[in-house]
Amino acid sequence: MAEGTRPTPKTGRSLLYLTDEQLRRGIEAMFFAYRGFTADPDRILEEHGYGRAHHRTLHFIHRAPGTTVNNLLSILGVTKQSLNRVLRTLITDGLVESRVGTQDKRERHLYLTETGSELERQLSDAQRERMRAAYRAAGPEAVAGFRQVLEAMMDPDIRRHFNRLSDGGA
Amino acid sequence: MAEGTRPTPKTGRSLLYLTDEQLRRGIEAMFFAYRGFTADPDRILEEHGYGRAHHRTLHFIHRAPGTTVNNLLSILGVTKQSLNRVLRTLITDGLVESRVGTQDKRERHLYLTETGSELERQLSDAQRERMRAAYRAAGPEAVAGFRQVLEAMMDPDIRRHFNRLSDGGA
DNA sequence: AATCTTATGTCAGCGTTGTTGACTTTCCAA
DNA sequence: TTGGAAAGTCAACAACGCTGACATAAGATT
Repeated sequence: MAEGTRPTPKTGRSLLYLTDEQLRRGIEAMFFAYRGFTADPDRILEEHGYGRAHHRTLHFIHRAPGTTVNNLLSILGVTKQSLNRVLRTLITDGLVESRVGTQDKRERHLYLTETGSELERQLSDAQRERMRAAYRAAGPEAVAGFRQVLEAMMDPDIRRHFNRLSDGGA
Repeated sequence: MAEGTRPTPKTGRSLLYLTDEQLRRGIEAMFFAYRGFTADPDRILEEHGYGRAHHRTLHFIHRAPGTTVNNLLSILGVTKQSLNRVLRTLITDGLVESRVGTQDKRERHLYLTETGSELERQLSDAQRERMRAAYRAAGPEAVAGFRQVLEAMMDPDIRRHFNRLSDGGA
């Protein structure tokens, strides 16, 4: 893992796409693309005095209405204190509603209000538009490859989450 | 841009990959994959008391030794105050060397020291390993698509940066 | 020579968002 | 009834963005 520069691979089949140089390009592409990916929502969030954490929270509550705080925690991968701060402002501002669980009254089930749905839609419209343009420019086969590489890059636990979410929403 | 749910496209050719649902999956994939993408370097950085900003700085100085502060600023897209804070700690800790320009003495040219190169290598080895595994799992064609979509997702200015960097390092 | 501009560095202060630690309340379940 | 899980809160801190203000050096222009 630290043997320095890797020359042209010795394998028969072309493994050019696995050279350090190609990998470095992929890394930089990921870095720059993520900036574009978040740029549009960031602008909208700024107008409302919110940050990316608020966006993520709205997104996943929209995705799974009625989800519990604990569930949200494991998806977002942050501490409850961190999530709670964001969640509190969203509840105070009337974008998210927290309902005590009927079966387990310790749990809080989270829902977007009208206002919350409105902002979520604004944010996801902007982000989807960027994604749509990229998808259209690259074409369906590129998109399939894009998805495959991204999925392979996730941590296994997260990949399970991801696939569970994808199945649920299909 | 706010017309609600988008049903099956009416076009003859399959544009299934452009449905809101597919786009949402792409968005979530991007989010989760970026977490994986940064996870390994983050662990290493933590041991040294550094953060992602330090990683990015080391990366781009490694990429373009002798680069100026201003150039770095435009690549990283942060303010000089923000970069300066990071750069100062790296210089103080002996990972980066700052040399006054020979032609234009206002400029500072930045270089990695031995120690700086060592950490940079550690970080990029870890990140490349993750990227390599993902590339290998997905295959060359998927990788090509991955790169195409990422590039299309960047802001145009950034894309120019990216292509300039890629050309220089080829 | 005087002035404008550019490149850089620095200080102070602030905001978002992550962290740990400690503590409380509620309430299911053994 | 007691243990522990779920949720919430308070305090403190760190990383890393930001703005504004100011200083210095030096190239560029008038």
